[in-house]
Amino acid sequence: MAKAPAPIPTSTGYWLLKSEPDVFSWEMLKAKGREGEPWTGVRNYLARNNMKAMAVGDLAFFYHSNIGKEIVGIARVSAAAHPDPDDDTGTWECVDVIAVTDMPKPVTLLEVKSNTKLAKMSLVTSMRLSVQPVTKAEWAEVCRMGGLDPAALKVPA
DNA sequence: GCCAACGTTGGC
DNA sequence: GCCAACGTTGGC
Repeated sequence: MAKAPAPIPTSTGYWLLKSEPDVFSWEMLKAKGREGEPWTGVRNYLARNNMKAMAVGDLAFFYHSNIGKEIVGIARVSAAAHPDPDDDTGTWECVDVIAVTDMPKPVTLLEVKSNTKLAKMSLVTSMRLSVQPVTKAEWAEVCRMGGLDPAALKVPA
């Protein structure tokens, strides 16, 4: 007996990716278009484990550290974790990501820290973690702050 | 440029 | 397996 039709794949996980914009910026990811970019260079076990927990279609905030210190866009996971080509040891992995949309209004670290609803967000509590999980409630709140309706986010196939 | 936070390394 | 030393990150 067939079960109910499988739901249309949708984002099950929300994340935040940090990048120093003078090394790899949101503009550079956008320039990659549908080709996307392997998120290489993560050398932290917790960050790696977060990447291993990502599914294709998951969405991630793109945060600029050091310069800007703001969430500037939304990316989508286009390939699940696979070995980091820059790593010889077989220890480290990366996912591939594609730019989805700009934040109409970038959400600054200051704004995140000032919002009591986001007090438990990893960006506040685990500042140095480069790949962070984001809860659905946090996702919705940051989208709202950035001028995006999360329900209206169209994730390209 | 400073420094706090925190992950990693290595001696024991 | 503990813990001090050290290196790196990243806000300020």
